[in-house]
Parts: sequence; structure tokens; C-alpha cells
Amino acid sequence: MATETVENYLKALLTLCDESPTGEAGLVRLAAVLGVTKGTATSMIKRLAEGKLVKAERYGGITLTGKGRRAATDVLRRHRLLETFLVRTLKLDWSTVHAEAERLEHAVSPLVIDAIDALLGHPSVDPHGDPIPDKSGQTRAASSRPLSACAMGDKTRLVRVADQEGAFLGFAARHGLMPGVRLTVLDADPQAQSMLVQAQGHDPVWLATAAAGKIAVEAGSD
Amino acid sequence: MATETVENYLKALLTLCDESPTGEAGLVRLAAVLGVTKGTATSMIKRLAEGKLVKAERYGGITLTGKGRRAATDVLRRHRLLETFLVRTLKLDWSTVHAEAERLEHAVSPLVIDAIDALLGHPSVDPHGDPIPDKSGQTRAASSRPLSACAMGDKTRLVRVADQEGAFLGFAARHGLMPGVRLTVLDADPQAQSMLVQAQGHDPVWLATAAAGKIAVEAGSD
DNA sequence: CTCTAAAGTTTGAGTACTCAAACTCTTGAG
DNA sequence: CTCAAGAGTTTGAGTACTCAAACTTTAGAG
Ligand SMILES: [Mn+2]
Ligand SMILES: [Mn+2]
Ligand SMILES: [Mn+2]
Ligand SMILES: [Mn+2]
Repeated sequence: MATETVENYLKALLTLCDESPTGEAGLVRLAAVLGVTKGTATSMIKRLAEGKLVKAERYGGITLTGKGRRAATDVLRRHRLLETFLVRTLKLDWSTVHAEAERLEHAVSPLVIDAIDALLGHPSVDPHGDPIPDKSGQTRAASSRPLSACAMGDKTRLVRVADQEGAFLGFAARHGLMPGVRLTVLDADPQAQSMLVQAQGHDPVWLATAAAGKIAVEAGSD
Repeated sequence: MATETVENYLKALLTLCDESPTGEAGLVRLAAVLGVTKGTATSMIKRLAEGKLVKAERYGGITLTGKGRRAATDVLRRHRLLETFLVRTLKLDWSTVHAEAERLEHAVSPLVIDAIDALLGHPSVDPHGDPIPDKSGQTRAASSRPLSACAMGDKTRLVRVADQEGAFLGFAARHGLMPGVRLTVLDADPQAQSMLVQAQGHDPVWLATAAAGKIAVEAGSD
């Protein structure tokens, strides 16, 4: 089994590679995500390459191998199942569970994670709307678009909040901006780069485009 | 916070000190429990002493300080609450939960352990009958005596199985030897150092005195 | 009281991870 | 086409933990 540190590097690489248009991750970005210096990241990448978990040539981009991607997906599955468990079973606030899962994901055995998966009824998304990979590593990603791309008058449904910071999640929850809620764009001012959105049953709130970009809504709605 | 390694040393020391008549733990025993060499244990004890977690003079016995005992009790509380949770909520087998809790005990925050404690209704004993320290570190130990001290004809109740090995726990469970069960000593042969015990609703089984010594029963019963 | 076996210590080395700081390579703005 | 800024690398050092093996101290059997 990989160490806790290696698992964290792999999970970060999975996100970075999948976000990147080239499919490759960069060292400086990786180091920033993990909170280490770039020298530290360089030597770890070298070790991951020796273990055939990543492919990386000198001064070139980093990609996960099949083995590395599989291991990373496993960590991500544990992370998201744990978040779901902490919210649904232990009633923790969704703005705190990310940090908890960040540690627990390295301590749960397959036995425990399977039991949690069964207890929750094999959920397909976590409390933030992120898809949970299944046991075989497959992810069924619901198609979506950023709320910031919506126009005035649009009615849609929130599917995902793509920010793990407790502060943003707390703000979002206070305004009802959680996965599943019906959403109406009451106003959108391109000059002010702001939009007024209302979650069903809550008061409307002004969001900057940057903030609205962190919220994903259903793809095919008017 | 102490590292995972330090927490394991403290928990082992708590058990060793409390088992010892002098209240002091020995290095060789400690090293054996933790699966390290005695040289390794020596240097760790030196570091724990620097951190005021233990008191140990050269070539003398090791005792936990108040600070060390408190930290150790906290780990033990987490361990036993987790075992209880794994058995009651996740339906894991009681013979497997010790190893799982051994890792999880270092990854759960106070927030999570409090939520688990509440979910379980503040249990006072774990699945093996071991007492769970409360939040303040207090332990209410039920008085008991070893089953090996019982005589033929005794009827009593099992309160604790003092062995964390999966093999012994599996054997015990197969014969109904779990905390709470009514027990009858059908026969006791001092020469053979064996006794025939029956758990209510199960077939009788012959136990050597050594094995019966790992089972604790109610103190004040005939 | 002596002496040796067991308990405890020390030393030197190795792995995993980290940083700071000096360095080299690549790339795109001009 | 050039050359600096940014990306990536290397080096030297430090912390936490570990082992093997040589060593010293203690205590109890005789
Ligand atoms: Mn993590
Ligand atoms: Mn999440
Ligand atoms: Mn442990
Ligand atoms: Mn137990």
C-alpha cells in the first residue's frame, strides 16, 4: 500500500491532470496544492515514476499511469464516501467534512469502506455534488455547466459546488445553494460581473461571476 | 498533536503500567508489544520524557505523567468507541475490528469521535467488554474475576474477553462466549487444568485454564 | 558474595519526507 | 532572435522513525 503522502500526491495529480486541457500536471501547481516546495514535489515525482505510478520526463509534464490513476481513483472514492457518511450518518456540517475526510481516507480499509458504501445505499454523488467512483474505478459524471454561464430568467437545478473551503461552503449553505435545489437567475449584469440568484425557499443573493463559476447547474435547462 | 507513533507508544504504556503491580512499564515488554527493537523503544522513551509525557530514569522503570496518561486515555477512548461503532453501525465482525480501530484511532478528530459517541448513545463498554473512558478521561471499571477462578457448578455472566487476537475472538464467538451471555461451569478438572463451560443457547466447550483466564465473569456470583 | 542472563543503552546507518537556496532549462514577449 | 521570467532540478541539511549489533548496568541464582 502507498503511504499517506503518496496517496495525497496521487489524488492531487488526478484532479490536476483531469482539469488540464493537455492532460498533464505541472510541478509548481502540484506543489502549491499540496503545500510543499517545488523541490519536494520534484523528488516525490521521481519516486512515483520509479514506482510506475506516473510518467514524467525531465522538464516535461506529469501524467498518471494506469496503475497510478487506479490508485488515485480509489483514494478519491474513499474521500467522497467518507464525506457522504460524515454528513448523512454522523450529521456533521458539509463545510467541515472535507478536512475530516482528508485524514480518514488513508485509514479506512476496503472492508470498512465497503460497509460504509452499503450503509449509505451506494451513493453516486458526495455532499458537494461530486461524483463518487464505483468499486471498479468508473465515474458517472453528470453533465453540467457553470452557473456563471446562465442568463437572466434561467431556471435550473444546482448539481455541484466546486470549492472545498469551509468559508465558501458555509456561505453557500446559508443561501440554500446546495446540490439538488431549484435555482432562478433573477438578474444578470455583465458590466458589474454579477448575477442575482435565488435558491427555492431562500432569499435572493448577488454573486460575482467568479463565485458563480464555482457552482455547477444542470446542463440542458433553459 | 502527537504523531501516530507517539499515540501508539502512549496507549501501550497505559496498558502496561496498569497491568504491572509496580505501576511501571519495562522497555523489553514495551518493544515487544509495539513490534520494534528495544533500541528503538529506548530512543522513543527518551523523546517522550523530553515532552513530559513519561517519567523514566536511566535503567529505571517507565511511568506516564499526568499529561501522558491523559493523552493515552484519549487514544484508548477513541479506540474503543471506534470498535463499538464498527460492530454496531457498520456490522463488522468483532474479531476484525481491533485492527481497524488501531489505524482509525489516529485519524478521527474530536468532532467525529463526539458524533460517534452520540450516535451510539454514549456506550460504557466496547464489543469485547472493555470499559470506554468518558470524555473527561474517567473509566468506570466493572469489577470481575477470571473464569478460570470459577468452580464446577458456578453460574455467572461473561463480562469481558481480554484478547484482541482475531483467532481467539472467532473461537469465542462460535461458542457464544461474548459479553453479556449467561455462563455455566459444567465441569472443572484441576488435574487436566481444564473446565467445561456452556454459554446459554450454545453447546458446552472444554477450555484450558490459560484460555479461561482470558475470559472475565461477574465478580459477585456463586 | 559472585557472576551471568536479562534489561537497558549507544552507535551508526537507512528510509521517508521536508525545506531553503542555488542552480538550469524552456518559452514567449518584445 | 534574444533573453528574462517562470518552470523545473539539484544539493545539503534536518526531523521522525526504524534496525542491527555492540555495549553497559542490574538483579537474582547459586
Ligand atoms: Mn488526504
Ligand atoms: Mn466533496
Ligand atoms: Mn494505533
Ligand atoms: Mn476492544
